[in-house]
Amino acid sequence: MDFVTHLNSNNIKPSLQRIKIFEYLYENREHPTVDTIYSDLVHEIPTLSKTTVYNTLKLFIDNGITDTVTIEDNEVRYDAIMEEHAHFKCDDCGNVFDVELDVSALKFKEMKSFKVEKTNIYLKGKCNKCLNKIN
Amino acid sequence: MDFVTHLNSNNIKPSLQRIKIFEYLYENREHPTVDTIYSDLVHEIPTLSKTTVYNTLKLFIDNGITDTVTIEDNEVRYDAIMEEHAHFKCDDCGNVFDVELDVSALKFKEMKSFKVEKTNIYLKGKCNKCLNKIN
DNA sequence: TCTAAATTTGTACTCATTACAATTTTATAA
DNA sequence: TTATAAAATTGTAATGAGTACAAATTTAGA
Repeated sequence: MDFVTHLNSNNIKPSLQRIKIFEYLYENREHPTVDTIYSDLVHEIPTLSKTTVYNTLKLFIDNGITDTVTIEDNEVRYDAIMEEHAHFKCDDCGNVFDVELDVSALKFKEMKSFKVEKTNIYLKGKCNKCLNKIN
Repeated sequence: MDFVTHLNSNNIKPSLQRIKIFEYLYENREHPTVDTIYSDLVHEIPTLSKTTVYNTLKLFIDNGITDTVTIEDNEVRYDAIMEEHAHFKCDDCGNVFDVELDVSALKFKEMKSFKVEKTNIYLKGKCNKCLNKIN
């Protein structure tokens, strides 16, 4: 994945901050929050401001190269993987995992009254690691 | 639906505030926010405090008679219908509708690594009313 | 090199939610 | 019924994520 090209082809001028933030999202698939992104990247870009992280993520979302993931009320997470997939959050460790799924299999009744443009599926429960952990 | 009995059988002492808030949730199926609940009920219970609405909803959730609905990052909505169903939010009018669905039809790959306890499905798009509206 | 536009940054602000202490209500026992 | 303790409600203050906005910096083009 060439990040500069990817940004350019989505009408986003590839500044250092934008490249680094997108790269971070793409490499760190655990759906980080703004705080995580900021805390990790400020070491690489010491002048980085949290406002820039917010601005940049908003820009990414508006231009369709990032999505928000809101499983929990109180935390917004970000995801650079735009292919259709679901998310699983473990109640125990709090990690969020990607889950492949076949949305077309979803059978809705009365769906004729709506034009669905986007489907978000959030699963919660326990991941294997936490299930096998001795408490 | 006898609200007092329902609260009692879920270990919630049925105070006036609790009865009214649950009744409101059960009758108003548009998944209201805390503000809507408060604004509407304060006319009936003039001493009502917003803190009580928050406390009471938390109590309902902890005792399993209410769920949160978080389609959008910035608004938490509440739902007293605990039967499995999905939610559809219209981008245009902002209304949230219940959608019946058959979750068992969902085919996940690699699901063996997780123990799923809860499935939330959020749809977005345009409702029929907004689609047919002349702009 | 100069100038204008775009981007980044820091600070101040807003607003939903929570913490907490005071008040009020409810339940229990003398 | 009255006294007392426990539970519930309330109001105010505090927290913290996100946004507005203006200043500073960087970039691009003439």
